[in-house]
Amino acid sequence: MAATLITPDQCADSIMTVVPAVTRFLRASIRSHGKPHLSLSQLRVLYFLQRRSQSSLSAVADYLDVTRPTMSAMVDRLVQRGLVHRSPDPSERRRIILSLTPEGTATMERVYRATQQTVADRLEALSAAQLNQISAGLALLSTLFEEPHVSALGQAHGDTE
Amino acid sequence: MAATLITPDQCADSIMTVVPAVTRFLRASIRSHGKPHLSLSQLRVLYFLQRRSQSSLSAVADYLDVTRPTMSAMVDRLVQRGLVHRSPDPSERRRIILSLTPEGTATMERVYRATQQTVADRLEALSAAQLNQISAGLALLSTLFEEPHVSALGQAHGDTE
DNA sequence: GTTAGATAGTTAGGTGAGCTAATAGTTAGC
DNA sequence: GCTAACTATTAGCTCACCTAACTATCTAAC
Repeated sequence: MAATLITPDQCADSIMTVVPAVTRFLRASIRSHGKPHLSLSQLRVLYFLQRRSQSSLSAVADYLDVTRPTMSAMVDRLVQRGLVHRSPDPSERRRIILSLTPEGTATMERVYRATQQTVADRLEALSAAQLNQISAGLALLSTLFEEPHVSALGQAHGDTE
Repeated sequence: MAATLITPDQCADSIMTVVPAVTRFLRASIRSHGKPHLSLSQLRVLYFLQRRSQSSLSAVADYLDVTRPTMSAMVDRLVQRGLVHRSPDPSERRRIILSLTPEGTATMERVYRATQQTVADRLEALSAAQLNQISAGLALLSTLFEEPHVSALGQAHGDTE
């Protein structure tokens, strides 16, 4: 409708404005739903671990694009809360294997679904065409800005094809 | 075309995946361009102050959707770096007036433009139609997830020259 | 006018995400 | 066997967030 000609600069401008706003919304949603408060980053770690269980710390760090020390500290907190389990890898003894505890799985699913629902509630107001418009835009952004190896997360929402 | 039927849940899923990825990209871009390193949040504060100069601390906090103590600490850092100036409001003596210093304006514009350019570079690969698709999606997200008062930032991308 | 309530900003104290640099242990290459 | 590369951790830092509590100021009500 208002789709006049857009320059990359203007589009970049929009990205820089909208993305932080949505980030704040996501953070607030997660906070309001988690009884043991999860951060957005923690949720992403748990979400990743659910589908790539037995990952090494480095693998998770690479996927989420943070340094290993950062991930090490994050895992510390998650282990301390009983959501993640660290175990040694027998074949590679410098590596650790990360996996979700049952509680970690439950917490992750609960918070993820609740957050997803909060976001979906906002989207309810839209028409199917508008939903598709958002979805198409996000898909493009995904190809442009996601780290290549992160695409597994991006693909993961499409098992209903 | 590839726009099959999308459920709100799937769309929410995409949002939760893509938005953090783009956030990371923005953060990395800003970091790489600022000589005095600015954070994404700091850039947003400076960006806002440029077009709403003489704002009070609360006004900025409300716009960026953070608490006053958080904004107070952020302003502390920006003042310490000589980018922002705190002055008393003569008519309301409990209020402070925030404004960019010349250096603050210069730093903001440099970092903002460089970041915008980095983002725009990625967007160059797209067709006009794809650009419009992203733009349209972002516009919708903006109406859904931005705080009402923040819309001024969203409108603001067309005033250079 | 004084007193009660709201409002603006700060301070104190905490959690968590992020970084770099340096370290210990492990594996692999030569 | 020695070195080089890799995995994870520790230490030390900055910054973005939060809540609770405090000061100062303004407003309104009595």
